[in-house]
Amino acid sequence: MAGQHTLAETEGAVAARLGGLELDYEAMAVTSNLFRAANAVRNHLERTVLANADLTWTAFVVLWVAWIWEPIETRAIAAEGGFSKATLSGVLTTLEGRGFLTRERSPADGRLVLVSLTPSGRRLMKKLFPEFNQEERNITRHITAAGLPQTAQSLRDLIRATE
Amino acid sequence: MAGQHTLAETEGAVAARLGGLELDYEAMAVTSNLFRAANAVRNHLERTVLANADLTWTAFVVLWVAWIWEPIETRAIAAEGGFSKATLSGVLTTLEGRGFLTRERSPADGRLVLVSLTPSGRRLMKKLFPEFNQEERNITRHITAAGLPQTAQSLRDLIRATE
DNA sequence: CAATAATCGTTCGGGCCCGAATTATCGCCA
DNA sequence: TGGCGATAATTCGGGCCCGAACGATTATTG
Repeated sequence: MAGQHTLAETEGAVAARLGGLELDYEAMAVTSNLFRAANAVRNHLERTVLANADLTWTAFVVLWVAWIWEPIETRAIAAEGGFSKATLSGVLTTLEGRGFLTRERSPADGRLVLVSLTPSGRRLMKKLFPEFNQEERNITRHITAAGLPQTAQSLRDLIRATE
Repeated sequence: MAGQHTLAETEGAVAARLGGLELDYEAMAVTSNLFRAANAVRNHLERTVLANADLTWTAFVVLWVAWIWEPIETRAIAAEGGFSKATLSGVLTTLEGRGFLTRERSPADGRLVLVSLTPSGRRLMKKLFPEFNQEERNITRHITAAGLPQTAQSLRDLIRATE
């Protein structure tokens, strides 16, 4: 949200709307930057690395999780990726239709569905993931070496705070 | 993406798939945590503060930006909020239909559209934003005081790195 | 001063996204 | 062993999300 305007300008404008109300501007800055950063990084990766493979961000995450942990239960993919099972169902159908993965009912528990990558899916990830990671490195190298672990830790704190 | 499993487990599994390939695990951890954190915070706020007003995250951001800077051009809202103009058009139609804001063509430049809040929209934000900010404070207070400015700075670095 | 380029917001098509409802299966236990 | 609550994945409806195409307006330029 703090995009075109500086933080000070925004603070001033907010204060003008809310008068003397007590606000936590530091908390505002963190959540605001959190979303702008996540959006910016996502859009950047979708437009560079993922565009070549015609994959959305979520489709890539699903493939990645399944690739690392296959065979994996769908509920585990949803939990690992951070989206709902309803969302996952649609994405799985898309990726299954493109021949990147397969669904099969678990022999041990008929309620569960196990996801595995096809050879085509594994080939794709083996080629794509190194490119993806290289771009991650390009982006994160602008954080100072000292700030990097602190940043990762703060993000984990945020995740834990919402559980 | 590093949800159920520890970072070490994930690293081991990735190494098993990619053999001796050089990967930047620290960069992986940052982007992974960035998305999990953004998703978690967004879902949390949507389910708590925003659910009472029946607002989505994006709708709230649009209202907030318009509230602070009204009258504001639609392109500025999109830039400030970090989403496309196509997305914004739909959200504006939704919010206009609920009577929270109005669109009017700019007298100075017939291509532009100016957005302003209605009295109903201003009432809503005046009530909602303090609650929202209180919840932001609840979430971010789990970051150590020392880590907070560093985190905000790192996030800004990430945003800048993708421009 | 007309043709042309640039810029704006909207629309369109396809895909993601969630909560709620639905269907199928499992585990428990009387 | 049959019923019943718990748990799985899916479907459904409504809304967000983007790039590309489009029509309208403004700016540029020969």
